[in-house]
Amino acid sequence: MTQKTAAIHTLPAVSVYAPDFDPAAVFENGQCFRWEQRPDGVWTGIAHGRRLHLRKEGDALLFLNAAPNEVHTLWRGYFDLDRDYAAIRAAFARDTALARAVAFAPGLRLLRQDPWEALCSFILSQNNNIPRIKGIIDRLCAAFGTPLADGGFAFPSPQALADLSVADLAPVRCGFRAAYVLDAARKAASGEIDLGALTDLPLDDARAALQTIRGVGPKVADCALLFGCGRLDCFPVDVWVRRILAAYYPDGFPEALRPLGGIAQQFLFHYERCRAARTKTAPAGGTNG
DNA sequence: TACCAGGGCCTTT
DNA sequence: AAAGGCCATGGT
Repeated sequence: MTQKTAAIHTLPAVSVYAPDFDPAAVFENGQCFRWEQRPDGVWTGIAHGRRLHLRKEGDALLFLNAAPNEVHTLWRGYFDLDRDYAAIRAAFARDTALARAVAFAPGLRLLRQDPWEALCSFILSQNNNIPRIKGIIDRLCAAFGTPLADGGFAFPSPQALADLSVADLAPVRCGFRAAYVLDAARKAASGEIDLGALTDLPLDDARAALQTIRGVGPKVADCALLFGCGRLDCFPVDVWVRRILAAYYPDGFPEALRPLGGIAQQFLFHYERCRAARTKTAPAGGTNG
């Protein structure tokens, strides 16, 4: 038990060439809730039941505590490292608003998260703010997730939650969302909804299946499909995206970009939120770019 | 179609 | 220190 930190330092880092991977943009754009940067600059998080330590060094992404085999079988997919983001950015660059958003954070990427974790996380996100969502998910994992060797916890499976009551979730302090999470867990655990099948189902069928879950409407369903099932044509519309669409796309989002609409939405969402944070204390101007 | 549902972060006073 | 706005919404 005293070897847990030693193991991190004795594993040789696995280096992957990923010039267009910006950890801050990837982890802090609201698509995931279990990653954080330590004071020493290392990014750490838990996904697929594994704890990962990560650092960007120049054009290299350094996996600090993962065996090469794990990097290629698990993390390569999770971080979407095989997708040609240069081509995607080039396609987006022809659109005025998207060009700005891409220039602002060219290293942004979509994670390919676990379907259940994505669904559950975005149920918990509704009418909620990101710092609190993170706290709720931390408490949910600590209470019902499988413990990891380093003291962290895996995201609890649907089976781990399905037989619980709303009262059991009280320590999680997720409010009215508790009943929604439990309904989702029961439908996933029973097989009433096959989360694995959502990746290949016709989009409307996948949406309809998810929206039979209490507390899952169009926005949460599209988040689950985009972030958890790799459905890149899903375009979750929340209050921010609604503002973006009204401001930059009064005639609608370009049809040609719809197949990658989910990635586009992510660039726009990230840019707009960061811009709002910057201009909050400086209301003057705002039209530079 | 409004309004309501936990709760807490964050900004403003 | 206290108050109030604001949440990556959906149900009624």
